Order: sequence, then C-alpha cells, then structure tokens
Amino acid sequence: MGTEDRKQRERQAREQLFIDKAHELIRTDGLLALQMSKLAAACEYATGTLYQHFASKEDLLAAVATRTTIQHAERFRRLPELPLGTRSQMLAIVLTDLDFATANPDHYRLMQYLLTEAVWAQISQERREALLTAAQPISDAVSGVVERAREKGDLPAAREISAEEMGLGPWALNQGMQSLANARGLLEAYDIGQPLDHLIRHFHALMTGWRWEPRVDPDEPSVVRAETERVRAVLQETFQ
Amino acid sequence: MGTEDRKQRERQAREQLFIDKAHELIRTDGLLALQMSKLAAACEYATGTLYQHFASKEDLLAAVATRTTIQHAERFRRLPELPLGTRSQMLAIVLTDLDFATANPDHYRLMQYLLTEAVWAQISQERREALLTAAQPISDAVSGVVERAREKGDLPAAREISAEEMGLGPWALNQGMQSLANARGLLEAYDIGQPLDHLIRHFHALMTGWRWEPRVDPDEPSVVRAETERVRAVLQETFQ
DNA sequence: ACGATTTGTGAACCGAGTTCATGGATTGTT
DNA sequence: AACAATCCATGAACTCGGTTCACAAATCGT
Repeated sequence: MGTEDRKQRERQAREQLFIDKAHELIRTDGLLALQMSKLAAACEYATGTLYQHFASKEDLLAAVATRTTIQHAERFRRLPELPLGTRSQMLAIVLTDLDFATANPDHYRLMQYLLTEAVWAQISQERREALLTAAQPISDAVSGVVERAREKGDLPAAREISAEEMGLGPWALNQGMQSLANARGLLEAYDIGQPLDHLIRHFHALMTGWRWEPRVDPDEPSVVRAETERVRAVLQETFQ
Repeated sequence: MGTEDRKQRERQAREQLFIDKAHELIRTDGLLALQMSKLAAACEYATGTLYQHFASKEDLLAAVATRTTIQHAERFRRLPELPLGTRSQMLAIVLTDLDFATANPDHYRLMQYLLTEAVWAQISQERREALLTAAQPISDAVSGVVERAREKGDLPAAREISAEEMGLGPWALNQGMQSLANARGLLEAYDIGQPLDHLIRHFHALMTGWRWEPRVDPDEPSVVRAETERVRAVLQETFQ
C-alpha cells in the first residue's frame, strides 16, 4: 500500500500548492483579481484539476482562510502560560488578534466576504466545518481565560451568561472595529482616526464594566498605554 | 420649460421604481438571486434602461442601501426629544438599530456586502458619498447624545477622545454582533444563542465602564431587562 | 503485455453583467 | 404642418470568468 500512501501525499501536496499560490495571488493582486484559470496556470496545472480539490471558487477561498486561521490559532495555544493576570491575558488575545489583522489585512476582508450569507451558502458543508474548527482554539482561548478569571475571583461569575457568551463581547467589539476600519472612507467621513487605538480603550471600558479585576480606567490614556506596552513586551518575549 | 421639469420628474420616478422593485426582489428572493435583466423585466423596461440610471449592479445596490438608510436615519432625528436620560437615549439608539436590523435583515447583509473592499471599489464616487451622507444623521445622533451627556455631567469628559470616537464603541459592538449573528452556523458552533440579548448586556458593561450615569450593572439581568422594557415603551409611544 | 480504471486536460459551455447599433419618439426650425 | 436633428429606450450581441465534460494519458491489476 506504499504507492497508495504516496499518491495521497502527492495529492495533499498539490492541494497545499494551490492554497499557497492562491494566498500569494490574493496578497499581491487582491481578492477581486483572483481567477481560477490564472491560478491553475500559475501552478502549472489545468483548470479542471482545481475542481478535483475544490467544489467551487468559494470553497477554495474557504480553504485559504482555514489555513491562515490555523496559523493564527496556533498563537493562542500557549496563551495560558503567559506570566500575566487573567485580564491582561484577555488584552493579550485582543492585541494578538489586532497585530495579526494588521499583518494580514486580506485575511479579515476574506473572512468578512466568506461570512456573507450569500457566499457562505456556496461553501461545502465540509469546508465550513473545517473553517469553524480551525477557529475553535481562538474561541477556546477566550472562554478559557474567562473561566480562569472566574475561578480566581478576578471576574464575578455573572448570572445567566456562559463563558462563551461573556467572550462574545470583546469578540464582537473586535470584529466590528475591524469591519468598520476596513471600510475605506467610512470612518474618515466621520473624522475618526486610529480606530484600533480606540478599540483598546473601549475594550478596557467593557472589561471594567464587567468588573474584571484589576480594573483599568479607560479614561487614563497613560495607564492604558502602559498596560498595552507591558502586555506587548510579554508577548514579544514569549513568541520572540 | 415645464415639459423639461416633467421629464426630470418622470426620470426620477422611474429610478425610484427601479430601486423599490430591486428592494422588493431582494426581500423575496435574496441578494444572490437579483439579476439586472429580471429586475428590468419586472419593471417592464429594457435591460439597457437600467444602465442610464446606475453605472453597475453595485451602484444599484448602493442606491437601494441608501434609500433604506435614509428611512432608518429618519428614526434618529427625533431622538433628543425622548423623555429619557442620556444613557437611556444611547440605549434607545442601540435598540432602534437592533429592531431595524431584525425587521430588515437584508439591509445589514447588503451593507456588509457593500462595505467589502472589493465591492466598495466598484461603486461610483457619487453614490458612495450619498450612502455615507444618508448615514450621517445616525452618527450625529450618537455624537449628540455623547455631547449632551458630557454637558449634563452624566459622562466624564474623557481625555483624548472625541464624541465621535466615544460613539465608536457601541457602534462597533453593534456592528460586530450583527455580523457575527448573520453568519449562519458560526455562533451556533460555539453554543451561543440569542446574541442580540447579550449585545444589550455588553452594551451596559461598556457604558458603565466609561462611567456613564446612571450606571446599570450588566450583571443584574432583571435590571437590564426592566431598563430595556422602559426604553422600548417610550420608543413605542413616541413613534406610535 | 494488455485491458480496465483512474486521473489530468483544456476547449467548450453557460449564465449574468454590460454594451451598442438600431429605430422610434420628441423637440426645434422653417 | 413638414422636416431635420436630437434624444433615448431597446434587447440582441458581446464579454468575461466560473464550471463542466469528452477525451487522452497514465496507472493499476491480472
């Protein structure tokens, strides 16, 4: 059965090639410019071969997003080890997400595109699940921090709200700020600059509103900045 | 020149017809199913006629979104009259937005689609500005409430943050929750139900974190519910 | 060595947005 | 009122890109 294995490996390697190349093309030419025939040509395969791996273009895009999400999720696995209090760990999650978004602006746009109802419906059940599964560690990291915070008494065990639902707040805040920041012209039209800096202050307001200790006053810019620097330094050190 | 005026009116009426019909078709068959030729046929005009009004399909969609946004924005104009404290007025904004989103689920999906970088680029400068202008009263309402709250002393005049940037918090929270809630399967995968109920609690946490008086503890579900009911009742009464 | 089966190919297909040559209606002029 | 000039609605034709599929090549099993 050795040859069978080899064929499987080769097939998987080819799929990886398609995904890598697609990612590269998106990064250089943008999402809009990606064409199935161009991608196939760039990989030196026929167009039809692509369709032996992906049910549709959306499916391919979902695969690209899944691969990037897996890389992203990797960063959250060692999070509990960080020598930080639970609240600072939560900030570490937000900052990690923020930095990742800055480094991979296309990923957020792609996710936004894929999560559009009309597009989501075009993706095969299998790949949808793969994408959600890839993101699971991120959600787990958030829930985990909330749970540890409740255990340690940093965060009151709020009523009628699970750890996941608690994490939904910063998640939605993050997501919303990303999508507003990505809409060119939108925030500029309202004289709003540096939306991502404000995200951090609103994040602290949200956490403080839930009485997550030690409280950070969102209205003390110097304190907020110092805390950001401190957490960034720990992240830097841990992940080089 | 009376005939000239009449022609202008007729032209505008036709444009309105196109927009209305497009909205109707999107509502019944979904965004994905909208076809330029079908729309033209439904209006009993030739396909080419559409293109004398709209530069592209995206342009047409932007026009639909603009019209809906104008209707939506109308609701915010009388907001300062409401017999409510500033913090409750802010809640009124969130609830109004929430109710509108529930009643017009397509609008949020459409906006999400239009604000996608790739799509946004396809819309004519003119219509992009029209869409942003249409949304201006909403942003103004938010900034207005923040300013009144600061004047009345309900909200500390935070440092290094404008009224617009202050309003960005609830806006992003709202936007993010909408887009998460609209992604079928996403929240369900994490065992999260009723995201929009949680939005309100997180909203209170955010406001309380900024020390907006009178504070509402997000962790008192009965208090949160009562406040929601109270504000809803006032909205009901004012707008019938 | 040879037939059966699987896999890769890329030209053809198809659907939907967009364009444009055409003809009919409207306006302005004599 | 007749005619020329202009405007503009028309919808068939065009374009473009995702998807399919008949065919060929390669691999596998006997």
